Amino acid sequence: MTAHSHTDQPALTKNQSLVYDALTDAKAPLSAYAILDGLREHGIRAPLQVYRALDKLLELGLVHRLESLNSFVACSNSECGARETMVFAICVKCNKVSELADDRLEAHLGALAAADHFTVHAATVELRGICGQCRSDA
Amino acid sequence: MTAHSHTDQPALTKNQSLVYDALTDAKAPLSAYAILDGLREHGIRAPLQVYRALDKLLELGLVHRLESLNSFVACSNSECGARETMVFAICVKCNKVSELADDRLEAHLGALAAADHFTVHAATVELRGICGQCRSDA
DNA sequence: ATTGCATATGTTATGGTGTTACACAATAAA
DNA sequence: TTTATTGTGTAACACCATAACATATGCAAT
Ligand SMILES: [Zn+2]
Ligand SMILES: [Zn+2]
Ligand SMILES: [Zn+2]
Ligand SMILES: [Zn+2]
Repeated sequence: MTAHSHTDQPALTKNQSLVYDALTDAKAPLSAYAILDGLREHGIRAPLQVYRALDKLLELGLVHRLESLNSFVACSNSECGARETMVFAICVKCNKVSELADDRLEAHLGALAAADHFTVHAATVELRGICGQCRSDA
Repeated sequence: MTAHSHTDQPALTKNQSLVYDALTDAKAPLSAYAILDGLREHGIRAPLQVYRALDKLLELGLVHRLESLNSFVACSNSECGARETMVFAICVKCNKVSELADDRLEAHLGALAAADHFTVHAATVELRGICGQCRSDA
């Protein structure tokens, strides 16, 4: 598996920028169709225009897909490029997502899998719970 | 979050048994629609019949949903009832899934989240890679 | 037995998510 | 200019999941 660096990215195309900006402006994960709806006034009319932009942004490591939500977020952790496995903490109350890094998690999961003779290529780790802000408010 | 025991389950209904048996017989995760197709000869005709059975089986802890595949597997680990977080190792070559338990993983993820003032209620951990059998075959 | 309640079922229609196929445009080598 | 690569636009389709409504079944408590 290859870790990607966020430096020296090629300039994004128009559609890619529109989608990326939509995600960076959002305070919560967006589905592809939510992105589509938000960009209709900017000329985006079909799902494929969004999905193609997302594919590229995912490949560049600029956005991530949250499997448990069928949604996407902009990368928000500078350590992300140096790691293979990031953890997403999803608040069920306000829908905010924190992208967390952990030095030992990858080794931990790799060792667990190795005990079953399994070689890990990629990991999805998504936590559901309550964020600090929402816990304070409660 | 509540851990469930697999003992003393209520008897499954007809549809629940059909769906559960389909999953236990399968060698790989099944989508709801794949289950539906396999059960048409047994009188299952609509997606809801499958989804309702799956909801109950999920609640009983007899099956699990794999978020990254939009698919379902029968529980295959006896330690599952005693834990909140299980790990699914999905072979990208043969599609087999191993359900792994780890005593320390839950604490590990909890601590990582706590550093961000996040309280974990549930975790999704899905690994993609190559199983031992497929590695031997290669 | 009758009533009442909770759970399960059957069916239709609808909505949300993601891809295939094909045509065309822009960009960058060669 | 020719060629190859990448990006774009559109329509149609396939897959995943739920809403709404009607009916049936099992199991109390009277
Ligand atoms: Zn990231
Ligand atoms: Zn929150
Ligand atoms: Zn299990
Ligand atoms: Zn395999």
